[in-house]
Amino acid sequence: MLEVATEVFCERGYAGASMNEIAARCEISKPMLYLYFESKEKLYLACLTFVGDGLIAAIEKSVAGAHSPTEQVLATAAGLFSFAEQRDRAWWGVIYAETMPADTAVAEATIGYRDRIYAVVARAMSGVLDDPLDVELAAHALIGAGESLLRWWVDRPEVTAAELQQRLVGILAPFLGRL
Amino acid sequence: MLEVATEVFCERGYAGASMNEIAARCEISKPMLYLYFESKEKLYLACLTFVGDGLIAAIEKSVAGAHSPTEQVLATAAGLFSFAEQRDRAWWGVIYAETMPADTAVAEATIGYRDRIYAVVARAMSGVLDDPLDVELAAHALIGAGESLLRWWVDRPEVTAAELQQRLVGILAPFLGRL
DNA sequence: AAAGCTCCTTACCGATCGGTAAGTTTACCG
DNA sequence: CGGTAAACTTACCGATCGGTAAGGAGCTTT
Repeated sequence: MLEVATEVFCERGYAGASMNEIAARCEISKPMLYLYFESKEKLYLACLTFVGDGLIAAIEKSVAGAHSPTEQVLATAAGLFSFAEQRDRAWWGVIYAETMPADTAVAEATIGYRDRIYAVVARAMSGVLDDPLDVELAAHALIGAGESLLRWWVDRPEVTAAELQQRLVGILAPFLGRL
Repeated sequence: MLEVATEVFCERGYAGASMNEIAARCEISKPMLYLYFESKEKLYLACLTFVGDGLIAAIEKSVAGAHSPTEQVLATAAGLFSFAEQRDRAWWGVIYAETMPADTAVAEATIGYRDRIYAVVARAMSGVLDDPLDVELAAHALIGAGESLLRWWVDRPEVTAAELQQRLVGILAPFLGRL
């Protein structure tokens, strides 16, 4: 049920998703949906924590065993990919969707999850770069790259998480040699 | 007028933006808006070509003088930054917004612009990587990084385009030495 | 002055939105 | 069986959406 709602929110965005459609795709009636989640905002929040907690757990678990900054960045990607692989490749969108009503609990919560992911990446980057603004910049660029890779990956079902990770390492190999 | 509409679409997304709000912020009445742009979709298309044509022109102009793949990637970023600087830093969102109604002329047109940008980046990457899937992957990652940098830049008005470009080159310098 | 024309607004249309009241089915207990 | 409480649906609410009809203002022409 949360899974269906998450799908719809990812497809249409917050404003574009309708409770009617979500209820229909859950094969229940709208009042039932409102029985479990009392409003659209609460439903989105539920989807957000559902996806966000899982994603952050996957990333932090994956990055826990990494020591060098390089390993940490690659482990972050690996955690992201494995979460997306075993859950749904499009679900990250519920955290990184950009058009939710400002000044709501929803906006606040998404920022919270983004900050936690940012913290992981920024910590890794601060082991490589000195200037704090450079760290910020590089961390945001890396996260954006990850976002974009996931978006691309959604349309490439034949590529597995392992293959994606392997290609990523292969592409970065000539660079990583420098570190 | 196109500028105001573009702002609103970037802030709220396609579904979230209302013609009422756009008209109000243009300080005209809604029927006037419909006189010039006959529907919401047409208005969005107008914003899209308005931003898209300018952005692609800026990128292609900037990348024209670059020869090595490395220079081409950096020139793409420079073109992007200079366009964003002299127009509006948030406007790229009208091309990379992800929640527009599927199977419409709008969706088709955004894909067209994304493809043109992708072509520039992919061409540069194909000078560095051999495997075509690696090229795809790297190009999408780079574009995502650029998107994310722009999003970050919106909230850092004190950073100029020149400084951003300089920092980017500085961060990439140790890597670029390998190429 | 009256007619005509352009420009623009108020006021409305049906559809759909988020959300709910009230009633109907189902199932269980005596 | 009868009664009752939970589970669920139909049908609706006001608000807002994209989009439009109808009718002023202001200006020129005759």
